This record gives sequence, C-alpha cells and structure tokens, in this order.
Amino acid sequence: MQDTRQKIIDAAISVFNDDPSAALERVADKVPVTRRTLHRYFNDRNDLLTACSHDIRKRCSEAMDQVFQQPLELIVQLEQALYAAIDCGAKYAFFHKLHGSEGHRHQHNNNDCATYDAMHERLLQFIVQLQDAGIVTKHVTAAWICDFFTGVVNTAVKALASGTVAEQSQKQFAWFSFSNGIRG
Amino acid sequence: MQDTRQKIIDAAISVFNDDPSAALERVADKVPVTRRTLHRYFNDRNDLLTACSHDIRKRCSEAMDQVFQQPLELIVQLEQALYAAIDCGAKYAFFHKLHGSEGHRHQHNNNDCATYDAMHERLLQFIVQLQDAGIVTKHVTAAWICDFFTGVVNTAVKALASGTVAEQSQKQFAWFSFSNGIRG
DNA sequence: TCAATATGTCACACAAATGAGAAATTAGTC
DNA sequence: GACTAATTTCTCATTTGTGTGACATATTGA
Repeated sequence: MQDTRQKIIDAAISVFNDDPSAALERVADKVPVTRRTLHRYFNDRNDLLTACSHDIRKRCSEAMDQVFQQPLELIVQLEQALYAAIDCGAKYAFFHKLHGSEGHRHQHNNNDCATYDAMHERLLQFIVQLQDAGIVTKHVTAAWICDFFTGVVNTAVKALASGTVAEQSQKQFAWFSFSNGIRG
Repeated sequence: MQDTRQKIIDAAISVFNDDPSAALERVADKVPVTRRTLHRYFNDRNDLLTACSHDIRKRCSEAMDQVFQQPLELIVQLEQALYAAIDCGAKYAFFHKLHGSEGHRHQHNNNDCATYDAMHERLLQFIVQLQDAGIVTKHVTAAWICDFFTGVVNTAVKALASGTVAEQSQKQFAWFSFSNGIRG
C-alpha cells in the first residue's frame, strides 16, 4: 500500500492549491487517512510541500518536455502542450503558485526552481518563435500569451471540476479559445 | 479615520483571495495596522469574511449592473463588462471563490448568494443572446464562455500584479484575447 | 495460521492563532 | 496646550494546529 504516499501528495496539491495555509487535517481527510498516518510519511508540513514540489516537477515538467521533443508542426506542438498542461490539472497551476508566491524564495540553484524557470522560459521562447513565424499575433506580448496559456489551463481545470463543461469538450473548448485568442 | 475599516476589508480580500486560511496578522500587516485594531472593527474572522462578502457584492456587482444598463451595442457592452470586472480586480475573483468553494453553503435566500447568482445568470443569458445574434461562436457553450470570461479577468489581474504586463496594455490584451477567443 | 506491514486510536507536549481587557501613545481639533 | 478619538502596546486566556510516542487493529502475503 505504498501508493498512500502518492494519494497524500495528490490530495495535498489539490488542497494547498486553493488554500496554501490549510490545516494538514484537511489534506488527511481528503485522502482519506488519519493525520497520524500522514505524519508517518512526511515529517512535517515542509516535508510534504517539498514532496509536492518534486512530484509536480516530475509529472508536469516532463510531460511538457515530451511534447516539445516531438517532431510536429509548431502550432500542433503548442496544442499538445496545452493538452499536457490540462492533463496535469491542478499540478500545473500549483507549480506557478509555488514559484510565484511572495513567501517563496526563488533561487535558480534549487532544482525545482531551475526546472520551473526552464519550463517557463522554453514556453516563452517557443511563443516568440511562433510570433516571428507569423503564426501568432504580435498585437500582444509573448509574456501575456504565457500568462494567458496558464489562465486557460486553469479555466479548463476548474470548469471540469465544477461540472460546467463535459470531459469530452474540455480540451476542445480550451484550445478553441486559446488558439483564437492569440491569432491576429 | 473611519476608512481604516475599508482598508482592512480591501487587505482581507487581497490576502484571503490567494490564501483563505491565512492568519489575521497577515491581513493586519498588509493595511498596515495592529491585529488589535483589526479586532476592534471586526469581532472575529467570520465577521470580517462577511464584511468582505458584502463589500464585494456592493462594488463588483453594482459595477457590472451599471454596464448592462447602458444603451450600447451588445459587443461593446461585453467589452465594458470585462473592463469593469478587471477593475474590480481581486474582488471579482474572490466573489467566485467564496460562492464556489466546498465549505460554502450556497443558499439563494442569502442576499449575497442571490446577488452572485443574479450576476452570473445575467452574464450567461447575455452570452446566449450574443450567440443567437451570431456575434459570438456556438462552437463552445455559453457556460464555457462564462468561465473563460472569469479566467481572462483573473489572468489580467495576476499579470498586472506580477508585472508581466504594463497597466496601459492590461485591458487591451485581455479584450483582444477574450474577444477573439469567443468568435467563430 | 502466522508474521509483517500499514493504518487507526488515544494521549500528550508544544507552538501558533484567536479574541479581548487595560493603559499608554499618537493625531487632530478647538 | 488641552481635549478627544483612534491606535498602539502589552498582557492574558482560550482555542486550534502540529508533531510524536505507545499500543491496538486491520490487511496482506507466505
């Protein structure tokens, strides 16, 4: 039953994503598991946070990596990147929150921070490339498109969770709005 | 100096928006004011939350109301609604969080809930109207466009806060991406 | 069935957050 | 300069969250 660890991490990401200071009991209840059990896997709150950070890096960043390595048309790569981010769900959002929050001391030597920086930078450069190729508009900055990308991912994840969109439509709608939203 | 109360509410909305379980000290520090002073204006945490809810309803919802009452072209109304929501900033986002969170018992008899429902419903009906008029696409559902609307507002607010977009460009970029994102 | 492993229960010490009283301090106002 | 209202400072009791130890109770697999 070693997948309890993973369940706890998933629950923690989900809970902390919309309430960073939530009590550990909230995480435990969500698994569901006793708080005592949670503490058997993670020494303290910070330990759990670190585990979350690692897990996110592994799953989310590697998923994005894979997309950009495929020999596809640029625009199709972007589409796949969006889908990959949506599949990561709350993880992708939490990745940004973690490294963008005030309390977080973002240092590039830290592995997780470096990975975050790399992922973000690649997406940014990729968009610049698309702009230069005339595939996406130059009416808005590449930085805005990056934020917009994250925003659409969040919207898609929340929409599915709240039930306002069917699972089958989720990615389709997201790509529709995103791709049109960045075209001249 | 009765505007201390308002300052506290504004700080609370901002803090609780990205950390609902944050300590009251965080709110007090942000004003800045002593925690003791905060407690003189609000009996307890829940009291403050209620005040936030009321404040949001007043400012945010009324701003939207005003837009829809103006005799403008439909698409221009939508544009103004987006700008109004962005101007409300974190308030608009928090409005959704409050009434969409798990812990919240959403009951229509409650005034704040009713106002939220009304605002949301009107936006939804407005979009349906735009779809029927052929102004916005029917490739995606009106419910999705509602979520997308909120998503773009959030993105715009965050982008400005994090400095990735200039204040002058914020609304322009947001409307560009939103309006294109919902056109066929 | 037995042993190993995982989880639950209960109890505890400690830290942090909450809420409030009383007196000192500051900022305006006349 | 004295008065007033708002705020700070300091203090304290209470509650809530955190982390751990000892032991009981499942669950699993040989």
